[in-house]
Amino acid sequence: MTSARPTRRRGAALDEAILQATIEELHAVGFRSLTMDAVAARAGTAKNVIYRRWPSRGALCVAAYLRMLPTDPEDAPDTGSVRSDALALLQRANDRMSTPVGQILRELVAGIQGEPERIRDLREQASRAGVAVWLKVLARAVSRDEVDPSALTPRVATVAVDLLRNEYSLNGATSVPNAVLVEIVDQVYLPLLRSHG
Amino acid sequence: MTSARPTRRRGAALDEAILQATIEELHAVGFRSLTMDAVAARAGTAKNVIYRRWPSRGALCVAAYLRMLPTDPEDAPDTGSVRSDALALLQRANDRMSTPVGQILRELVAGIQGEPERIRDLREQASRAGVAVWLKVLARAVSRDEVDPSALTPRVATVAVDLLRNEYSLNGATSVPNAVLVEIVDQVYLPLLRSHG
DNA sequence: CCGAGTAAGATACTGTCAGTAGCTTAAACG
DNA sequence: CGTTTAAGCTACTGACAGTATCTTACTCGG
Repeated sequence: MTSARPTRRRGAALDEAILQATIEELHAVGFRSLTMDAVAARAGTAKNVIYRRWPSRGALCVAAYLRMLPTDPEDAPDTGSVRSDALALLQRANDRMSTPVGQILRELVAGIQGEPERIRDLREQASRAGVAVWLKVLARAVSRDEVDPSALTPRVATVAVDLLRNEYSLNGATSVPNAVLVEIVDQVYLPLLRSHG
Repeated sequence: MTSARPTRRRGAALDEAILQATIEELHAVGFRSLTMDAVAARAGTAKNVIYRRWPSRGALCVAAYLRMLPTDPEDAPDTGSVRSDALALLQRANDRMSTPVGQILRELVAGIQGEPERIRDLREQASRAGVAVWLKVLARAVSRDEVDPSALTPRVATVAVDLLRNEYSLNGATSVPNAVLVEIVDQVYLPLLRSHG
């Protein structure tokens, strides 16, 4: 790919090519093993060109990661009961986290400690949308009189997925079994909701 | 320290000196910035001597970290109500996590991804005792008829501290404000316990 | 159409650090 | 007292982030 490039790319086009190469490289080897040389080679450019645009390996990879996320807001499940709605959301989250992309996110979070700038970049995207979906599911449950309005706080709404995230941070890499999701919902989330009101 | 050592240390004595030097170095610069050269220098020995004992930087630091933890089982608070017991435990956990040692633990967890061996070493210690304390507090609450026995499961018992851990994994380094602890207890933990029974 | 400025591209370098290798020498042990 | 083991020393390798320098292509204003 390095050979025989017709024209010399500039500006946004080059930005794009580098981010694309970074995404491919992240998928191929993950963040931990990603090297700037490899990205430069894949993009058919040189390292210093990359450093003119992003200050560090972490910054580049966070930018690339954010670029690979779906931009359209996710739809909240509407199955008719909080239990199955919550389970559906939790399973979706679990699927995402056990995906290669989920793995990349965890490597990224682990790897950019000490770059608070990057952490902020990541966090604002990471699950701001997530809160909304849970609140939406709860709002419907409230309108069904399944749940008391006092449960409509971010803290309460996201308890289930917060606990799931905790499982991942303890266990490292592997996927969380479905039984654990059910446990979280039946032993914690539903009892908690029931007690509100 | 390297100069004028009377005798050449061997076996357990040398192990001990290296671990001690590692602990000091962890306190001084943290895991991320800890170098094997620095440990060797501080211990007054050579790098290959260390590598004869521990296979990697991660392994050495995990061993040193485990060595610096208190070994005596922690006492469960007994204030007369679940609320203040839980708050006390949560504050204690928060204090520990915002300590330099807590910071070291987080750097360690972040840094040894990809060494599952080490993760296992860490995890078995990390909070096995923690579960017991929460169960103990809950058991007392049960005997006071504050809480139903069905809440006496690890999953339910540790919800509060699991949520706290989640705060840390999102926020990176800083300490969690007390208001958040109170929120976790009052909005989540107590309602959850109340609903059991 | 042309010349100045800008940024891409190529290459080579620095500095840091994990982990390794080989030798010398002190000490433990029979 | 001689053999074996491991400590201590020094130097090396290889990987990689980040930097510097120079050449060369493209852009754009005039």
